[in-house]
Amino acid sequence: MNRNSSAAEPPQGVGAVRAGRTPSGANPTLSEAEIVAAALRVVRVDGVDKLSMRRLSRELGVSPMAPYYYVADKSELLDLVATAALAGIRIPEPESGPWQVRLRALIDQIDEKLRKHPGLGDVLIEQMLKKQLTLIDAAMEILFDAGFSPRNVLTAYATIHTYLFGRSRVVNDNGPGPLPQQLPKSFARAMAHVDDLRGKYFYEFGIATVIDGLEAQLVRQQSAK
Amino acid sequence: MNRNSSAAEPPQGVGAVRAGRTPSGANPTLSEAEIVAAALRVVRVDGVDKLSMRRLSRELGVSPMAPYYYVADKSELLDLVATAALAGIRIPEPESGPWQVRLRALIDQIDEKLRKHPGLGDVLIEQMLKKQLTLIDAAMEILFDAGFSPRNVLTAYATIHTYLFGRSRVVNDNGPGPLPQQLPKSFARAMAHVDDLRGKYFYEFGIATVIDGLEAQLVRQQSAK
DNA sequence: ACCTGAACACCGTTCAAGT
DNA sequence: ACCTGAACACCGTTCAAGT
Repeated sequence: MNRNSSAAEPPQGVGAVRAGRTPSGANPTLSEAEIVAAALRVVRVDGVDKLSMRRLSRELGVSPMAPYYYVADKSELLDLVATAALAGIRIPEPESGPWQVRLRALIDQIDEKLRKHPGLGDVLIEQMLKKQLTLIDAAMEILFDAGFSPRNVLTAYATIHTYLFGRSRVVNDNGPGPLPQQLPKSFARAMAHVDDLRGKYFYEFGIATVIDGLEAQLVRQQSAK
Repeated sequence: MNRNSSAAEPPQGVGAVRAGRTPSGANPTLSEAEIVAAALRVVRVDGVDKLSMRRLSRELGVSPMAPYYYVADKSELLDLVATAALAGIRIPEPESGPWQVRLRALIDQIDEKLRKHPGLGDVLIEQMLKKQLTLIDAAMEILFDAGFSPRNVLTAYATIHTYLFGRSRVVNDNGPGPLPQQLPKSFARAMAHVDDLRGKYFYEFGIATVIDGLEAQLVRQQSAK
């Protein structure tokens, strides 16, 4: 129904160029980089849940199976997308401040990427201990510096991870919506501030809750020893 | 390939029973209750992501469109499933203790239901402010009692909600897995305790982090006024 | 080496039809 | 009133084939 995307037509008859790049801008062959770029485009515009192998192939102007030459399956594609989306995050230097500050600096950057890539949290929350090891390691190093025991470093990281990547799913697009019947009392009182959930206030509150909570666990750990 | 499920064959020729229930156990007609029960069976055994309208119809031994006579679409089915799965939660009495204790009592019950219904957190995390109003209201009332401002009641609830329903997705089934290359330093140190993530320790730590963190926000709120 | 095309086993859902 | 059957527009993926 829609027009085809503005990408070039399947570039097979442009000339007798055997391999490599064409003189013009048209792509003679795909590449992993192009595939990831196209996937990221879809994710940024329509969100991860709209990214399908078939949609990706349309975006690239190739047949549905073409991307499979470069990626084994969809889950590998999502791994590549996640890695690309999280690229450019700078790990705070150890001297840049106390652990709480360094942790926030790291979390803030991740959250920024998540905002730009709707639904990405969903991808990242599951794979957790399999991918993005460098990033996770950086967070864990901060927690070690804070004084957490190895066991609590893992658990504390999992707590952060759960909150950070789950956050994006809460109260996303769905507008106010026709709320049914008359609302329960406390619910109605609180709901006067729904708009706060979309903005920075909820973010600040939530992250502060987690970090302050972690501080409390650190104190408990030390007074238990 | 598989055998058909052990449910009765499509019960059309059992007798000339016009309507209502048959003398035997076979169902002459469907009902919302039966549909929800079948859906819950699928969820408990295989998880929410295996629950499809078609799988549900197979489970019931009817044609794929039959359930649509009782539920408008899949999202309505999921709402019914979520409500049924959360049934039986007892809201702690106001006199049963301080807010932290009452909140935990509520959260513990919800988490128990979530454990029995894999993937249900995913359903609940999105609908948040549209369904389960009574449960949400109960949580919010506790937060009001604690002394949170209306705005912070909503934000605090959202923080709990995010963590509680996101928790189930982290480190679920995927076994140890063939971890690649050699691991980064802090990561490797912490990973010696992976097994803790599946057990009660992670739950205790995480919930304590959130509640202690909320306490800290309450103090901040009061000292800011 | 790189891509296409047909096919399979799935989805959710609409719509007309059967009893 | 309650259910079926065919059909449509989607998925991910396998497998054989084309250049």
